Amino acid sequence: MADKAEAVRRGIPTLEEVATRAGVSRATVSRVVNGHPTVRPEAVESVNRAIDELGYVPNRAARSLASNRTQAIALVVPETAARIFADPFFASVVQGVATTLNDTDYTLTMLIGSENNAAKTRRYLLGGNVDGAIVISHHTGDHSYKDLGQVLPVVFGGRPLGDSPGAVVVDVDNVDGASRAVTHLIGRGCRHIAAISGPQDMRPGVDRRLGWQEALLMAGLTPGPEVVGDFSTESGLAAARRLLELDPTVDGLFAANDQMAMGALQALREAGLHVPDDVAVVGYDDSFFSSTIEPPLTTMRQPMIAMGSELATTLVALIEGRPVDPVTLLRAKLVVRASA
Amino acid sequence: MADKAEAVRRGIPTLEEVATRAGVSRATVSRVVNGHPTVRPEAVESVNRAIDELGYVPNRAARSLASNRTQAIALVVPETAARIFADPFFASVVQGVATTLNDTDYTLTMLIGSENNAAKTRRYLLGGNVDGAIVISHHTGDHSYKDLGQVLPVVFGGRPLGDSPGAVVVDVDNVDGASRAVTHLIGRGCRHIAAISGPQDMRPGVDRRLGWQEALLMAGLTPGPEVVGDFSTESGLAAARRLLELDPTVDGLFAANDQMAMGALQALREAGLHVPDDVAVVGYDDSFFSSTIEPPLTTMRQPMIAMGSELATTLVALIEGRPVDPVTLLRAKLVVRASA
DNA sequence: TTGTACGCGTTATCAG
DNA sequence: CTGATAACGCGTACAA
Repeated sequence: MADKAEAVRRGIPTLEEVATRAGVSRATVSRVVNGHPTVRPEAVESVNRAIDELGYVPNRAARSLASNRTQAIALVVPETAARIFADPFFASVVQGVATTLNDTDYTLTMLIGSENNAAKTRRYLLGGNVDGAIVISHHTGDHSYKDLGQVLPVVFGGRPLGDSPGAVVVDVDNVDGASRAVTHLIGRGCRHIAAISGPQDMRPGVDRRLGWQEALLMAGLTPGPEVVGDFSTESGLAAARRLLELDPTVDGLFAANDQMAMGALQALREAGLHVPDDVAVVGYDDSFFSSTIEPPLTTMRQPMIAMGSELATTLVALIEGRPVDPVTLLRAKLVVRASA
Repeated sequence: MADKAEAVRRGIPTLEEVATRAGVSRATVSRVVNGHPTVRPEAVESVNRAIDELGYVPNRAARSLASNRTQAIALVVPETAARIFADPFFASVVQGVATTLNDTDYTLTMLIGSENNAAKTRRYLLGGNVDGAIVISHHTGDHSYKDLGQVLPVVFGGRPLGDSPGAVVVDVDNVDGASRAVTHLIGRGCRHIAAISGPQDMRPGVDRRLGWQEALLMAGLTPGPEVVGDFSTESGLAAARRLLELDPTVDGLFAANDQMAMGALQALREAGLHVPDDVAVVGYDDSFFSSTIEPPLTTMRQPMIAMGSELATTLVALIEGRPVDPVTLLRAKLVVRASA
């Protein structure tokens, strides 16, 4: 106890000091520390004791220099998401990555990839400062770092629209999620199910639209009217009004995100329609306001922490040369509240 | 252009290669790289050109090993806040720290200080892996890392209740914030201002209570009734009911956080009282739901990004031996909405 | 199974 | 102002 405290106070001992204390060579200590198998048990014992008594901690820099590995991985967050953390999306992913990495020997260094330092970021990544990188790109098809994967182990969070050749990706399954959302509507008895889709130049936009169609198809129903919005509340409001004009018999509505669903709720209220009795509504994302609006919104929640976790384990596997799925898709979770 | 790309492809060149190409010694290159003043201009020129042509990037590990500095700082987030990032508080602080550090030569490594790895975290911090650390502790008086400051440059985000000797701290000024919130109520014409306080074993709890009293005192008003809650919505609901019993003439209400304010809103509604006409309500924190509830809540917004930023610059100053204020207090911002 | 010796890329000391 | 050269702490062929 006292010894250890003392050791710390004096500064971290070196591998060499451990060696002399254990009565072996530095090489042997190194072997023990790195779990090399070919060491006599007694030696292992003696070394470990010395390590304990001295409070030895390997010097990261020296180790990195000698082994040419860093035991560090970078989390790159494109500035496009400056508001990043305001967005629970990113916040949760970061949390997932951080906690998962905490159980490994890897260290997490955060990089905000802003305009003025994009080059700096690249240099950092390529400069041998990390063993690999996680790049999370929001809905936007940001591919500033697309080519990075050829030089450094990289795992991407979220897929851009165009398929990236040979890139390792972890993403949420928007097709499946939307499909299940709509299936919930069907299960509720809805037969005329309309959609407010998202922009068709973003992956989630097209995928969720696909899911809507897919579910309807599988149930043998014909898709109701569809209007494309831009993920904003206003567009949702406008879209819902238009939808009601197009087909007054609509009894179910799938909105590609909660913002638009919220707008739609207002339109339905204006039209004197009751939710969910006249029209059932389901959104997507489980945004922060979704549980507090009237009526509370049924929606799909994205497994963001799990995504972070998956990103981390996948990257570590990649770095360590273990086989890795090129694409991992995560399932969203249906959250049933009052609107459907 | 092509040279540079080629250089990258071949792997990062070493300082030595730059030296031979520039026709000087490694020592000189090192001096130039580190902005050492005593180098002949022509030499500087020549070295810089070589660096540029070769696409040289200093090796972090080697530099760290030789200089005994890491150019890295740790951000320690106690697991107590496992939900951490769900909490916009932490998310924004992290963002502030990350972006600010991005403009320096320091790297940010994130540590989640969980139970099972508290020792590991300490070892990491003490093991010479970072030049300094930022420890953010939420409302809770977590002082697991209180003593760290004596061994390593550390800046704390948020003050524990008991004063920490010699610790460098950045915090929000809750007394001032609460005072200004109440002053807003007074300015609105309220004369019987009650309070729903937070737990008195947390710093924000006592400080906000203090601010409430202070503002009243300065305005020559006598404090209305007070009930202590636990920062939950339910406690706010109960507290407000009790308050109304204690003094039906209350025309202003200060809640120590938005959760409790939200509960209070419900109690007032039940009592048939109109907000803000009968009773004006102001909360604290500007929680995510505060703008969407009915009526939208007037509240104090904490400058969390600024706090992160301040934490970063303070730590860097500390590390580099520049003078530093032991305590930095940040002002909250009054956000006026419909409730007051 | 263990030890020797060299190298990793920089910084820093000290002559020159 | 500049150039040798010795650390820095560790990994690892190679030899024993």
